[in-house]
Amino acid sequence: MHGDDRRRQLLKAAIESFAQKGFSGTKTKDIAAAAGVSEAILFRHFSSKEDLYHAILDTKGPDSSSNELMESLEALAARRDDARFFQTLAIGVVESFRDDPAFHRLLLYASLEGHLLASLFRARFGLPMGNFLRRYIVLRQKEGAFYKGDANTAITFFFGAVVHFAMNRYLFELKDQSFDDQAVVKELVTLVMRGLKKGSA
Amino acid sequence: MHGDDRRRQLLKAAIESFAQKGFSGTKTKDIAAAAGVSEAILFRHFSSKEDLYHAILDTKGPDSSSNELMESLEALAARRDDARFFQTLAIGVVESFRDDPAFHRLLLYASLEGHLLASLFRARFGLPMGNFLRRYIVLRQKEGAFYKGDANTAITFFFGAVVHFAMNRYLFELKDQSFDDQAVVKELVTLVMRGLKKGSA
DNA sequence: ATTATCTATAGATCTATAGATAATGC
DNA sequence: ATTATCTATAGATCTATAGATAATGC
Repeated sequence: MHGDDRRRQLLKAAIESFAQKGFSGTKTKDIAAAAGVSEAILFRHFSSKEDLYHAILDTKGPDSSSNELMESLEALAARRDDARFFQTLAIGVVESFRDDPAFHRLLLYASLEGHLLASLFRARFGLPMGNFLRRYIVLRQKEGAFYKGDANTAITFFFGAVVHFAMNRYLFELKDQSFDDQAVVKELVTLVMRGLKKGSA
Repeated sequence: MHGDDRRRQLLKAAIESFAQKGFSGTKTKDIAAAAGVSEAILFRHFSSKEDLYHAILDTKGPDSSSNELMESLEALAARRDDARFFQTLAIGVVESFRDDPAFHRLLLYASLEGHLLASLFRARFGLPMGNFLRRYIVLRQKEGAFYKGDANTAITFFFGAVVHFAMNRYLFELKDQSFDDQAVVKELVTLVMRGLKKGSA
C-alpha cells in the first residue's frame, strides 16, 4: 500500500480507537493492528502517539456539508424563517452526531482530557456558529419577533436541548426514545420556538 | 493513620484522579502519591485498580441533599407550582455540578468508557428522577396546563438546557458566560416554561 | 499481637527505534 | 533506487506482590 493511503488508514483506525477508549486507553499496538501493520509502520508515519492525535485535526477541516448548512441558514435568516432556521440547524447538529459519532466521542474525550483538539475545534466551528446564531437572535429580538433576554442563554437553551438529545442517542446509546430523529427534532424545535419567539404558543 | 481513614483518603484521591484523567489515564502511583503513601498500601486496601473504581460507587449512595430535593419537588408538584418546580430542579442539578464537578467528570468518563459506574448511577438516580418528572409532565398535560407532546422529549428539552449549561460552566470551564448561576437558571427556566406551559408567554 | 507502612522488585505492557528484508516504480 | 514493511528489542512505565520494619492498641 502507498504511503498516503496507509497514513489515512492509520488515521482512521486511530480516530476510532481514540473515540472508543480515549487517548490513554488507546495503545499504539491496537491502532497498528486495526490497520493490519506492525507498530513500526505507525511510527514511521507519525513520530509519536501525540503527533498522531494532532494529525486528526487536519482531517477535520471545514467540509462541504458544513458549508452547505451555513448557506442554508443564511438564506433562511434573510427570509426570517425562524422555524425552518432552527429546524435546519437542529437537524444539522443531530446528523453530524449520527454520521460521525466517533468524532464527537473524540471531541468529548478531548474536552475532558483538556486536549488541544477540543479548544481548536471549538474555535474553528463552535465559535463561528455561536456568533452567527447570537447575531441572529439579537437581530430578531431588536425586530421585536423574539422575547428579550440574554442571547448566550438562548443559545445554551437551544443547543443544550439538541446536543443533549444527540449525545444520548448516538454517543451513549440510550434507547429509551422510540421516535425517529425527525420527529424528536421537530418537537424540540417547537418547544424551543415557543420559548424564544413571540406568538408561537 | 487508621485503615478506614486511609482507605477513604485513597478513595478521594482516586476519584479526583479518575475524574481528571479517566481510568486509563490514572496511574496507581499517582493515587498513592496524592495520598502520601506507597503503592503497596493502595493495593493493600484495594485488590486491583478496577476494584478501586468499583469502590467509588459505594461512596455515592443516596445522600441527604438529593432526598431534600426530592421532597421539595413533591411538595411543589402537589401545589402545582410549575415555575418553582422547574426552578428548584434546575438549581439542584446545577448545584450538583458546582459542588462536585469531579464526580460528574467521573460519570462522563464512565459513560464514554462504557464503565458500569455510569449505568449504575443512571439506574440509581437518573431513572427515578426521570420517571418522577415524566409522571408530573403527563399529569400537567392531562390537566390541560401543559401543551400536549411526548413527555420524554420534554424531559430532554429541560435537562438538555440545564445540563448543557452546567457542563459548560463546571466541567469544561468555558468562561464566556458572565451571569451567575441564579440568573442564568432563572432565564433558562423561563424559556423552558414558555415551551411547556400554556399561558406562559 | 496486630496493623500500617516501606523498599525492592517481578512481570507485563507500552512507546519508540534499529537494522534487515520485501515490494514497487522508474 | 526508493518505499513499505517486518522482526526484534531497548528502555520506560505500570500494576501488583513479597518480605521486612515501624507504629499502634490491648
